[in-house]
Amino acid sequence: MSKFETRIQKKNHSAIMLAGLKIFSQFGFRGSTLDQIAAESGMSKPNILYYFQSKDAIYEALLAQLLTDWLKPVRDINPNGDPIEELLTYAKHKIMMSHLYPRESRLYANEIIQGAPRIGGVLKGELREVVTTLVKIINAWSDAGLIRAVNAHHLIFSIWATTQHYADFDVQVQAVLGKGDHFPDAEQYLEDMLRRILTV
Amino acid sequence: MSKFETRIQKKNHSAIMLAGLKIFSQFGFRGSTLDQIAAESGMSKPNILYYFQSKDAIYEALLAQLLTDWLKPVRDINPNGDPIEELLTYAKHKIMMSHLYPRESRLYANEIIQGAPRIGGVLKGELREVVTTLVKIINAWSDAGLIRAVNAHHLIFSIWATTQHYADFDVQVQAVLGKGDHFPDAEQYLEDMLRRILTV
DNA sequence: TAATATTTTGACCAACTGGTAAAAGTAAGG
DNA sequence: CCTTACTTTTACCAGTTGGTCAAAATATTA
Repeated sequence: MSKFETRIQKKNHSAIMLAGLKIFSQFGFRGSTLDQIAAESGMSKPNILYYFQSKDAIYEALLAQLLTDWLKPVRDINPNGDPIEELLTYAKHKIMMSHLYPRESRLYANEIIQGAPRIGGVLKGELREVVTTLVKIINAWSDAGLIRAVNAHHLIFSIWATTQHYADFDVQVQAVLGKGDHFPDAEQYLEDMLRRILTV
Repeated sequence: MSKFETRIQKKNHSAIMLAGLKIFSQFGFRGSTLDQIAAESGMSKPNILYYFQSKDAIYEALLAQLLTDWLKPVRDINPNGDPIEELLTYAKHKIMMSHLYPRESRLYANEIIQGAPRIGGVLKGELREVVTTLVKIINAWSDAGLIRAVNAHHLIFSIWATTQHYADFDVQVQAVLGKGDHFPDAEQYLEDMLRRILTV
């Protein structure tokens, strides 16, 4: 598989990815059609299939890129840093991602809710491995008395759940709070929550 | 619209609802087909359309029932009860629902992620109203010094997010923790989290 | 049991689905 | 300017989709 080089290839490739992200994140894989992606990207359907082998290929390219971006900040957590600040930085990063890239979050949520038929392997492999490492770090911190003793797995899940909620359930948040930017308040609540849980 | 009376009608009606729940919760509205629901319910497609006017009608019946069950426990929160116990009871109820009825949770999640095209009105109406009432109760509690001062809206969101996470992201949880029942641990973590946040 | 009402089915349809083939159009290099 | 390689489109296809219709099968009632 050769890398795309020309400007046209680069432009169209990313145009399709962008359109695919928008459509797939809204309707899920099975609910999305190539015609929608074609319309969204301003290209014809056969032209899209000139750049991607299939509908599947677009979706999988999106998921692959997403997972990379997703796991990096977990790996960046420093075992030798200040525990609460490290976890707070991670949580704030996640909520910022929900703010700036809600569609990526929704794409992932759609895939997971539907049973992760395409990334089950990555979940049981890379994701699990990364989480296991982080759990060990957190447990070492609490063993050293730097944070309270907590169930590290569920701490991580609660960070994921609360941060991604603001992207995935945005419509609900907006319906309850009214239109506007609620991320500053959400971040503040999250910080308060984590400090309370983690402070000895 | 007359109520269904005969045993056959009752049986088939609920068989379709059950099959619809299973299919819609997994694939979302657009990703689900009447053929799938027919196969799942063991009925023929035309027979399904004898009981429900359309695919839409099944989906909407499911959502309507869901929203009723969803809002009731929020309304049941007692302003005169012990604040922390009231909220803890609600949170435990929610996590139990995620445990026993994950498909209902996923059906709802699918609908919300996709922009709530069919229940936007209910969100801005009934749901918002119920939340506003609960927020006032929580604020009264913290004004009375019974719980810490917290952002009530985001407290509610965090309860929703963390509890529903175990239904909606079940595959991910299982991938990380291995197969098994992780709800006892989840509940314990949630209780600890809420007590920490709410205790003065 | 005969007449009636309800339930179920098989055959069908137009619109849409992901995807293909070949030809037409366009860009780049000599 | 002409050749070559790349890009885009038009026309198309077989399978699937939600939904219809009339007839057949079954249940209910008089």
